[in-house]
Amino acid sequence: MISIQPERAATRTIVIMQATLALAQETGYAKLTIEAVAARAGVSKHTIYRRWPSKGALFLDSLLSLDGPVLDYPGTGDVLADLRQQIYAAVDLLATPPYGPLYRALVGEAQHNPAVAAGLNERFIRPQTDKTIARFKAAQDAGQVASRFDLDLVMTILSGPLYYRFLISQEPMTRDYVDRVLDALFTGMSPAAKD
Amino acid sequence: MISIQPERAATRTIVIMQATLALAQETGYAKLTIEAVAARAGVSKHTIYRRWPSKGALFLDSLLSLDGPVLDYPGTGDVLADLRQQIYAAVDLLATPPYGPLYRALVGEAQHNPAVAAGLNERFIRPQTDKTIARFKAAQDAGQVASRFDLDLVMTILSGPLYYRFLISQEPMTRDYVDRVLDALFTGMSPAAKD
DNA sequence: TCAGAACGGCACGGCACGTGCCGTACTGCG
DNA sequence: CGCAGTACGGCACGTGCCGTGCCGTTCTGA
Repeated sequence: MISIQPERAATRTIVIMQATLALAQETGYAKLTIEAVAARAGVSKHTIYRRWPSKGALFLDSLLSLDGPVLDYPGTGDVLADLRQQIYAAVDLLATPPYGPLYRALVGEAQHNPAVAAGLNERFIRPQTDKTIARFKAAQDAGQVASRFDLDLVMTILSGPLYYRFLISQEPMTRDYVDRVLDALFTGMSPAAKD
Repeated sequence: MISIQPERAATRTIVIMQATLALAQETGYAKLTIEAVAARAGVSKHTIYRRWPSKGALFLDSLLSLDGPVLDYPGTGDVLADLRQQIYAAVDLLATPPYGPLYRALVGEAQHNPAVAAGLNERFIRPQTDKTIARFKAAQDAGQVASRFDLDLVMTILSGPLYYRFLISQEPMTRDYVDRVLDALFTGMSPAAKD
């Protein structure tokens, strides 16, 4: 169904998502209600339910409507340097309120709501994964990464430790931590010949 | 406050936790209600609220009252073999209904409820981490792991990729995946001399 | 046998859910 | 310019669950 008043509708959609993010910051996602979003946005509940089937879907759209710029790889020619800068940017973003708590809530919601999990993967995780794999493929061709390294595992092995700290141990995300993880991953666990 | 009727109270506590797990399997954690647990357990709501401050706390206790045995390292003398067996056990457990969905829900709840996050860490993650670090320390002393490898990162780097797959991409947890991750981690990403 | 704690039953006010109805404001077409 | 058609706001409703209060009952150990 195509809207006949596209600008008007689009404006309202944006206002609603902004209200959602504002309230999520103030009260936390868990206490967020559609009623409160409607009131803050100056909109009736119908207008929200007409656009999103659930609180989770609304929140997913609201949060993904933010980012965009920060996530591309610089082109220094050195994988490790590129990688480090990219992960620095991600970690800095998560450390900048209110992104950390909001993203944490989104991932939490994805554990209960399969539609949110699917949307998160398709619209954020997958594109990010594709970029990372492409960058590693180039690095492999340039001899900067072991040729036998399984590219399908890149995202898991690189991001996994970050998500673990972010979601499980819930300790602060620092650049120092990024450095230590990268160092460990590139070196590997096996006793080196030079040891 | 120490209960005067310990056995009676303990019995009811167990019945409530069993009802919680049963209902969580049937309806999913998101739709779980205290009222339904009370009804299933044949107990009044007071009796539940007297023991747990929130649905999350109840669920945490219920789930952690299950495990126990599966989680220790075998003593084969080879770190990699020990590790593989231990992670196999964890992955098998998550693949056995209803553990996967229940644990996923618990971690999801931990993203919204700091008390649940703290309890999960103290009572499950931290002990598990200590065991893993101890096993790696022994391996390091035996020269099976690089001496310069940062032991504080062991849990993050080993478990991170597993949690990433479990929570983010939400693909099946298989032994093959475990093998590939372990292989990559021990080898490292740097181009090997033998390449 | 008795005191005291824990309990079940019942009820309550409060809140947010999701939906229905109706009158109104807006837009593009004839 | 007037007329669809659509999206909207306001209001209201029934429902489900929340967390708590009261009161009478059951169980336990001294």
